[in-house]
Amino acid sequence: MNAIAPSHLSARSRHPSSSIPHPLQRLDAVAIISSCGPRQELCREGQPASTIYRVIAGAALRSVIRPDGRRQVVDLLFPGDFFGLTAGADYDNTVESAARGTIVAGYPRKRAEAQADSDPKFARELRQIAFDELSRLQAQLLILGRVTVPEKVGSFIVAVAHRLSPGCGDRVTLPISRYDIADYLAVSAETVSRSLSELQRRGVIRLTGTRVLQILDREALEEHDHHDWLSSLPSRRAPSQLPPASCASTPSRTASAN
Amino acid sequence: MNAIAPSHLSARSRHPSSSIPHPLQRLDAVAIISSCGPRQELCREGQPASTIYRVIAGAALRSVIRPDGRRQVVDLLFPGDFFGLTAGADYDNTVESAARGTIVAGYPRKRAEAQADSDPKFARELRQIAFDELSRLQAQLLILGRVTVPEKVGSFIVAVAHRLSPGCGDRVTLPISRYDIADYLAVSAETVSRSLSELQRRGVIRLTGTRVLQILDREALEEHDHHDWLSSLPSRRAPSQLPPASCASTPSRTASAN
DNA sequence: CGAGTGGTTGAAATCCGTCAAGAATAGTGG
DNA sequence: CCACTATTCTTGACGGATTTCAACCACTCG
Repeated sequence: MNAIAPSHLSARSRHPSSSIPHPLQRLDAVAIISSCGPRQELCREGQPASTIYRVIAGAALRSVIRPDGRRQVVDLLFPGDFFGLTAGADYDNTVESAARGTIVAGYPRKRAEAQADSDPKFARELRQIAFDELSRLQAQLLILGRVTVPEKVGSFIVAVAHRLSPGCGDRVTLPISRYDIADYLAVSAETVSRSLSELQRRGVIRLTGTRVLQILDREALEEHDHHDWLSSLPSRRAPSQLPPASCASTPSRTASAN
Repeated sequence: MNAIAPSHLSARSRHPSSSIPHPLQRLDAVAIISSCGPRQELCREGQPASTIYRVIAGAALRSVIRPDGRRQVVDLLFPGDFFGLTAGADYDNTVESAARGTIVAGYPRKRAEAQADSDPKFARELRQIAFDELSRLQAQLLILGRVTVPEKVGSFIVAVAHRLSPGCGDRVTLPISRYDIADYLAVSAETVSRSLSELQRRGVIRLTGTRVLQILDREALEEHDHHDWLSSLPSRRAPSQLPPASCASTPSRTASAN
């Protein structure tokens, strides 16, 4: 049952640790707080998913290993993010801590699901956790969809800044290594490094430390790659306007595929 | 309320259309079936998300338009897939039909959420819909994470084959155009075309029609890109074995970040 | 039959991954 | 506290892959 109980984790306690509100707060009393080292496995693919985790401090990576040995980071988990909530009985991916001083809280899944069945509000909170994950995955899809690597790195920086210090501040501290960033962006670590240097050379960011940087031109980071796109001509790639009003209110042909 | 009621859709009826079981079946009685033309907008980003949709036939694309005019397809929707279930009050993305003869069912969101609050089983089904979408998004992340375009196209073909005709069959009918595939894989349409040709030249697939192909070597499609990866040496990129047992059962240092 | 969409293929420039070496940082032990 | 070492990070050079621009076919629809 508790087969995957994090026997390899430690510093367990039952102190609710954080006082900020969060979806599974009602279960804080039974939460298990674990503090873990730099590159520690928090849950492994294929093992029974008996625990839902929430990151309290630090950062964690959800990743898969490809048959060719390449690692792909599927989700980047910061304080407040949940992981381990799956549809099936087992974990889909491996999650490992990416930073020192990473702390997670573990909630018993059975308890959560039982609570959801009796408490509609709690059920909505559980749904919210899934929505949050959808949001993160979609954000990453948009990053991976960018064309050049400097663009990817730029969007990544903006995303991290937004998630770590919402709204305020130009200063960003990257919580993971270049290699982790590379596996997250599906590019090589060297190119990540080069892109950071190039962004600095362009005056878009300023590297004040290996993992600390300052955003100088947020506009340029988020958007274009210094291409001028004054050409707003609706290329066939961007059918912003779909077939205008032609078939808008008229009955579209009843599918020929019926 | 029904502000986004698909006035531009048509052929509405209240016949439950399909008899196969699905999560929102309990609401089939109030479902609105719509049949739509080739490139018709089903819901638009920013509009109030008052309807949850299910694809009955055909295919649909959930996409965003980048500031540079490029379109990115975020989700590919086949029969059985739901869309429009959001966390917030408005739709996050635009969804358009990608094939002729696409049919969708619309379920009132308010009804669904109300039902979920009073029926735990229904709440689980709603959660399942979110999990399914998570599953699709993650699958796409893995495709986008592949290195070469032939690999991306190969995984795409396998994924489509798996979703359209589970298990059986070598024959696949691509339900969307090359341009849609390109925007889904975040590559140029020309390269998609070239990759298909190359895969055929390699004897991995056989194009029997512009959108119909036959899988000849499923193994090669899913896996490597004819690179020999007999080198199973655990490069630093693939820490399959994390710090072995060193800190496995011993208390990891209590985070210095406390 | 002509127009338009969708699809394929070619050639050139660019971008990125790989290999390789060097620099900086952090962690360890004395 | 310092030196030592391993890791992480940066930069260079080269070859291959992809994008872009362009032209050319196939098919469908009116």
